[in-house]
Amino acid sequence: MTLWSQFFIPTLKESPADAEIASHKLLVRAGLVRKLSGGLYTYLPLGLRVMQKLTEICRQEINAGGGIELWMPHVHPVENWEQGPRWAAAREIMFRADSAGDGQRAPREPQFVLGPTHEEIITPLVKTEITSYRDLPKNFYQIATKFRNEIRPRYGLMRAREFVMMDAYSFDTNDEGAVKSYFAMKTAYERFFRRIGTLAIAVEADTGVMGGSYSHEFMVPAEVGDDDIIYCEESGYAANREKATSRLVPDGLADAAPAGEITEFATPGVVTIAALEAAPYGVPADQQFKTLVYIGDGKPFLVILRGCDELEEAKLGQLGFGLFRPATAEEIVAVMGAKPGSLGAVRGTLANPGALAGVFADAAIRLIGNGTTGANKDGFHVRNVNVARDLAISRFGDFRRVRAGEPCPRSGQPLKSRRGIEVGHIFKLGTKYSEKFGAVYTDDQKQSHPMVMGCYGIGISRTLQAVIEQSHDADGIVWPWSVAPFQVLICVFDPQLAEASDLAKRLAAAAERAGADVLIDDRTERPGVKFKDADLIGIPLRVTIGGKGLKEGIVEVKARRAKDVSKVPLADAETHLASTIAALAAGT
RNA sequence: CGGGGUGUAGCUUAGCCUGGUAGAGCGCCUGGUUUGGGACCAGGAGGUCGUAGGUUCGAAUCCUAUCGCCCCGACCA
Repeated sequence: MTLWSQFFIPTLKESPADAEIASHKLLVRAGLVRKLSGGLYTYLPLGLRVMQKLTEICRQEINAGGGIELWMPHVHPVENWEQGPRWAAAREIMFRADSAGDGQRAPREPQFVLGPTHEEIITPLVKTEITSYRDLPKNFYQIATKFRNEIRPRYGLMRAREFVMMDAYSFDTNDEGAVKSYFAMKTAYERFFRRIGTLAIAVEADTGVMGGSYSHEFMVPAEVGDDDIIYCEESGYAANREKATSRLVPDGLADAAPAGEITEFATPGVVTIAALEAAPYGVPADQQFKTLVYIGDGKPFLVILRGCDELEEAKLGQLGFGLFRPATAEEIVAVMGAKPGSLGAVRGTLANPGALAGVFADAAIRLIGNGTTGANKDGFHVRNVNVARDLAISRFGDFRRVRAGEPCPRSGQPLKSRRGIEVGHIFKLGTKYSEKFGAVYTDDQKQSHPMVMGCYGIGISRTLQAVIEQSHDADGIVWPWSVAPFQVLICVFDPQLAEASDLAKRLAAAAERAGADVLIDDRTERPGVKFKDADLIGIPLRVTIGGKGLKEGIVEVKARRAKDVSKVPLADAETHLASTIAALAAGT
């Protein structure tokens, strides 16, 4: 049992000025963390206890899912990253660490970086240690600090520069095994989030800079989340908006027949979709072809969308470019011969088709059939443009951003959308890293093959905050039993009375025998202060020992979640406490 | 990195527009009265007003630069 007066729980009456969202305010007010600098936090004793509980539950479930725990360095030789497949993209977020004394010399490439994740470390390790199919599959993990120089740290622990993550890496002999490892981890994640009493739903996700073939994100639904989840209750479909699709284009849609000859018409000063919709032109946005210019690995390419649709930039990842970005106005003029607003992809109007790395069309433009687009000549557009006949399309794909209300790809019912916090992610990586690092094994036919990998992450510190975001009220945090820093709080109003403090110790011992972590509020504070602090730090079960109750021969027992207080006769207090603890522990 | 905001005591802040030498609440220390939902009284400590320049007789206040922090965008667990 821990005595509050001997512990350290610096609670605040007022919210810190730099906190915006409820969970961030409560993290600070309840004395869980303190900020050192943007995205850098000290975990105070109470916050650390929650981290330790989350870590232990995570460890148990990953172990149960086949994970083998190890510990890797946080300082990485830069060579590992240079050798890996994503140095160009990843270096932006990495902290550099130079050798001692190098600060005085001329700037140059760093010799070390602080690890943002560990594919580049684990894969070379496995390469040297595992060479036979007999030693596979393996799934290694650690629960450790990660460093990412986030451009914009946000919302306390939600997006921090230094944070705690469980990261796991699976190695299999073939695709089938990798899928098995993947789903074993998915199951472990589901068990983890259930055990910590937090709703996190698995959604289909974009693979981003990690690469790989497919992935799921675990999302805690919350208004303050950074991600949009597109979902359908009917079919159970759920995806990150970056990845989500809809059945907007019916299967087997026939190409529209040409409606007439292409006709150029003057549109002086018209450079937006909206301007072309307006009088005197009156072309609805869903009848316009929008042409965007991007630069992929140095070469320009075009993306064609309906005028009413928006590009979902993450979906360009499927095109296979290492790096891509929107073209600048100057680059657009150079390649297209016209300024943005008058662009199109009609054959014959393209100034320099050979310079393009491709013309990628969103499938939804087939719904237009015949429409209007820019003439690649400032101040002119063309109408009667037929998708099949006239556009220089090299490939169709899904590039548009899905909106709520569109038909679900599975059920056809309207899709819904909500915000979520990404607390976990699982990737099926394939052989991207194993090939790069030469992590190969020999099979029973003496043949050599690259290992098939998966990688998996749970943001432990972010989860800590997501739990609070999901479980709080106007008075403070409402901890789920399994992750509460303490599970029972014994509030003693007159700690100087031997009768009261002896009773507190006796009940605390009983609660501990029942398996609970106990905090005794033995401070010489007024009752109001103690009640407010109790609600703020959110301990699931509160036992109050006060003069009023002692006269009646009772103690008061109240669950943080509940409104009502039960008065328990002293004689029954220990058994009542034990059974209540058992019920709460089973409930989570 | 682009856009917007902000920096005054440990915390929350007033004062800034219209320059005249910094005020409150909480917290802290001392004493007293209180004691079931953030008590009250009396006394006290604590601030180079983010930093550096400039304007001025005089700068928290006006100007310039710079740094930190917060919010919106691109990125992520």
